[in-house]
Amino acid sequence: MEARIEKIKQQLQAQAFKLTPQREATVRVLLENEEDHLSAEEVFMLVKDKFPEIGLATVYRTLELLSELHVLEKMNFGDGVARYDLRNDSTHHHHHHLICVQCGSVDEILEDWLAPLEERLDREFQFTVVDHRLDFQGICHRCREKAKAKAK
Amino acid sequence: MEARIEKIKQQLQAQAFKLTPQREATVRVLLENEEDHLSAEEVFMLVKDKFPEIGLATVYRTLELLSELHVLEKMNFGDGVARYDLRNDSTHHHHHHLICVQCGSVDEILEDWLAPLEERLDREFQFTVVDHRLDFQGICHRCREKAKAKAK
DNA sequence: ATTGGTGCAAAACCTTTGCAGGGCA
DNA sequence: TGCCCTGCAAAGGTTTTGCACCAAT
Repeated sequence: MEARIEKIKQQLQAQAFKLTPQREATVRVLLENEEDHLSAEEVFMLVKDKFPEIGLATVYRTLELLSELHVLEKMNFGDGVARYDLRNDSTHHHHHHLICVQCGSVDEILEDWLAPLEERLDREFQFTVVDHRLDFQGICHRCREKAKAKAK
Repeated sequence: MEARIEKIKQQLQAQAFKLTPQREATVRVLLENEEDHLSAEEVFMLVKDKFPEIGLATVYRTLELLSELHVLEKMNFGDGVARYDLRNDSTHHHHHHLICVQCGSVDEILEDWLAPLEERLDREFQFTVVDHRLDFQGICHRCREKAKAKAK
């Protein structure tokens, strides 16, 4: 945790940005809720618990900044708000997402399943891939279990 | 063209909705610009050329309705507006998109490249896929050609 | 008469921006 | 002092909603 904050601090400083208290509080919230794909508003409310005087605009500016530095990814799942996904710098590509249409949960696949397809795009479509996005909508394993239990 | 309108008319009537002149004009614009992933505003302006008294709210309502009937797909490419993609009912899955980061064009792949991955999700993740979304960002073949020509 | 559909304007919503002030080099 | 950063409020842009009216059953 502290190591990851330190790393982000360095990424900021490398471009002459500071890790202010507000920015650090925001990053901590993101780290503590890494699985959750929070919206700006949700981040704002969580940060406010620890740092009540922060303004919403600051959260937006921080998210925007971290997004530009590729510390996190701005995503859009079609529910009208932007959501943010911390990047594992081990992989420079997006995670794949498993979005449950029943309970709304979003799970992730961290491996890259698309390398063969990207080669094919290059060969057959003369398209040079720099990034990708792969989301599946469906029924997650938890809801599937629940449905099975109920059916008995 | 007329056949496709007729089909959409039937899809509407099956749920007791009418193909009003405004809706028909909207559908025609979508059919005529099928490749273009228009935004609501763009559809509105194109419809207005033929049907000047139409209101923007009607276009939004029509797009929403057609979206619910799965006649078209509401997409979000991250540019702040919803874009609409007419569905080929031959495939009940989305197209895959090739989004050019240089010129902003969006090309489509009509085949489904994900069937093997969906089987794997079912086996390994106990996740039942009902739909998916696959977008690639990169350099399209046109921009790649241009860059090559310039490099000479 | 009832129902669904429309146009207009207002509202709602998320996000960005302008600006005056604050903190730190 | 100069510069980045902040909070607040206002503005911006997209989408939805309320309402009165219209058309067709």
